[in-house]
Amino acid sequence: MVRSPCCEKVGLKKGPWTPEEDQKLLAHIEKHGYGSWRALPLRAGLQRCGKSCRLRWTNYLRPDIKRGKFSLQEEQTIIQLHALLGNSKLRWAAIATHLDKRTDNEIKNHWNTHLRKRLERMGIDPTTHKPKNGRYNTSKEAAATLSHMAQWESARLEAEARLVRQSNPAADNKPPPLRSTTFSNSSRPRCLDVLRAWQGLVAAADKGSSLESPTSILNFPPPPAATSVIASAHSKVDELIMSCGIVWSPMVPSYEREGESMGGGGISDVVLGAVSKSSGHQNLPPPMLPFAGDDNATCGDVGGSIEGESTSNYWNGLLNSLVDDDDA
DNA sequence: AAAAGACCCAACCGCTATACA
DNA sequence: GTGTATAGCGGTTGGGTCTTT
Repeated sequence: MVRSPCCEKVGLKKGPWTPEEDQKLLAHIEKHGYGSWRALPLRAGLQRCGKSCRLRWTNYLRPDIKRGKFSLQEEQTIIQLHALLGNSKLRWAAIATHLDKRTDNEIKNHWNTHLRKRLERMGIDPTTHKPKNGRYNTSKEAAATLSHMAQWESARLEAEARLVRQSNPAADNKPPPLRSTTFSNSSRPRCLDVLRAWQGLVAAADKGSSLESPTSILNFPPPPAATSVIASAHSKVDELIMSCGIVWSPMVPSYEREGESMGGGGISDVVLGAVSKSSGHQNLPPPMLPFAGDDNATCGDVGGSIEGESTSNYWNGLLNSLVDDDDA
């Protein structure tokens, strides 16, 4: 199939938008709403192609866009999710769902121009989030886990897209959402809170760490208090997944480790795989996170061993580095 | 002060997915 | 089932700005 161009390129303006053009576009959208992008430039009196107008609105003019410096919290979220999603499709869109009022384009730019370089300077491979000198875990299991998690995130996004479509019946005359994967806080589906659940698990693990072991609970059966927290978190994550209507096992291949099938678990099994030996959910390793300060530090071994610093310590250290980097 | 290089980010390109006639 | 329009997405670029020499 030969695709026709989205617009006649001859005579159309390209490059930076002028304030006058922005004003025309804004005025037109205020009056008529957005949509029908192909016809919009003519109606709005703009010498631009529809796609250019759509991108200008989506990435810049939309009133619900936050501009300016990224907060540390936002940067932490980006790095965490980038580690989780790797090169999976839709990763920038997925990350954007966790950052209120930020566009995927802005996040992508911030990653490419700031965060990636900072990680490189810290000796961390920004693609794999592993240390370049091999200080941290480079196991196949960890890499496979990242891929595993990325597959899950892709499946989740597909489910979200379906939900969005189903919740926008044709009877609704409002224009469709600008980006199906962008939600305000109030409209964000529950399943998008998996990151929060994951952070809760990390906190739970760290809490256990402080209770029992100078290194981590993950080497030992957690103390009763930590077990309770973990069990609670485990069911919470399962609940989140169930609320999304995502069927985990049939949608992703089984996880293989040294010839042993590791499949069949829910996402919480993935998350909690190494968190608790006594919880009965240790089928899969958690996402690999590099740990600072210990040449032998590992995270993500099946069977549950995290040595060295806790995960939150890792993130705190990383963020401190980012702050230091900014100050430098 | 001026030139050169580095940095930043808005905007574009090309592709795929989806909706619809 | 097919073709077309539109939307969404990641990768890349170009030019303005900042920093260094």
